[in-house]
Amino acid sequence: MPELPDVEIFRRYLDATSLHRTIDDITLKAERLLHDLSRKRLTETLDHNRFASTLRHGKYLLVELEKGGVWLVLHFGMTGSLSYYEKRDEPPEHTQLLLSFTDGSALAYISQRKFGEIRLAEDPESFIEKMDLGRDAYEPELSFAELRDLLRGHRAALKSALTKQSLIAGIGNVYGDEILFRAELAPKLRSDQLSDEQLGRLHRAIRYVLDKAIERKADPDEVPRTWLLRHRKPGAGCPRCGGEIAAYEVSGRRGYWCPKCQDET
DNA sequence: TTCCATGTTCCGCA
DNA sequence: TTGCGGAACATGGA
Repeated sequence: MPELPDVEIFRRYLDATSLHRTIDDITLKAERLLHDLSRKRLTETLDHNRFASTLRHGKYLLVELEKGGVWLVLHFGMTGSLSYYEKRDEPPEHTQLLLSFTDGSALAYISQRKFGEIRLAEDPESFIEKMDLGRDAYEPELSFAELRDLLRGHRAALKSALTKQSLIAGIGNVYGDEILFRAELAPKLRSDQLSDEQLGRLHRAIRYVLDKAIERKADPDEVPRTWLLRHRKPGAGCPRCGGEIAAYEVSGRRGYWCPKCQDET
């Protein structure tokens, strides 16, 4: 599930549970999550340090550390999440990084499929630049004109443009489909051929869908029944027109749409 | 048993 | 050179 709304919920969760606690034990299980970082450097950086603040950009969660002028960066891949718990309990299944605090509580980074990333960054700005991330999709400042300019420079299918992290950061397969459904635009439309009217619908849909998903804690069972998310299988009834939801494929990725509701031109 | 899954990266081709 | 599509990655559930 970890797209922008999920990561925003993780960020708020970390804020509510784990700030300003002293880390005194670091247990790393899956070394492959570290990429270009060594286990030693991660441990030395976190040991007896504390989380000071958090920030999210796209699907990345950045956590500022009190000492060292460094940020811990987490990406959740396809199956990652966070869980804070009292240490007398067993760590959750598939815990890949366990940070224990001096008061006996702990924060677990969980990832079943180990597709996530654990990194260190000097500061958010240079990290965003280094990773070539586009504007965060949830920023209220992402204007209509800016969105139009971004999409006009892209010739591929709208769906692939919308989920391209170097263009706009944070939208993935599921919420990409949801935004297109809301905006009544076909996923295979070419992103440089939208009218201003269509772009306006898309711009409003991005804001609406992300806002509402966050409000519902990014819980798929809590989003409105009128959303496509609740009907992601071929042949399901479209909650808007009653027609049939269909599967499609763009860039090797399967998605869902309503051919009756969503403009193909 | 086979297929599929919300993530990104990397390779080959136009 | 750049952008795009598809395979690969690890693991488990339907």
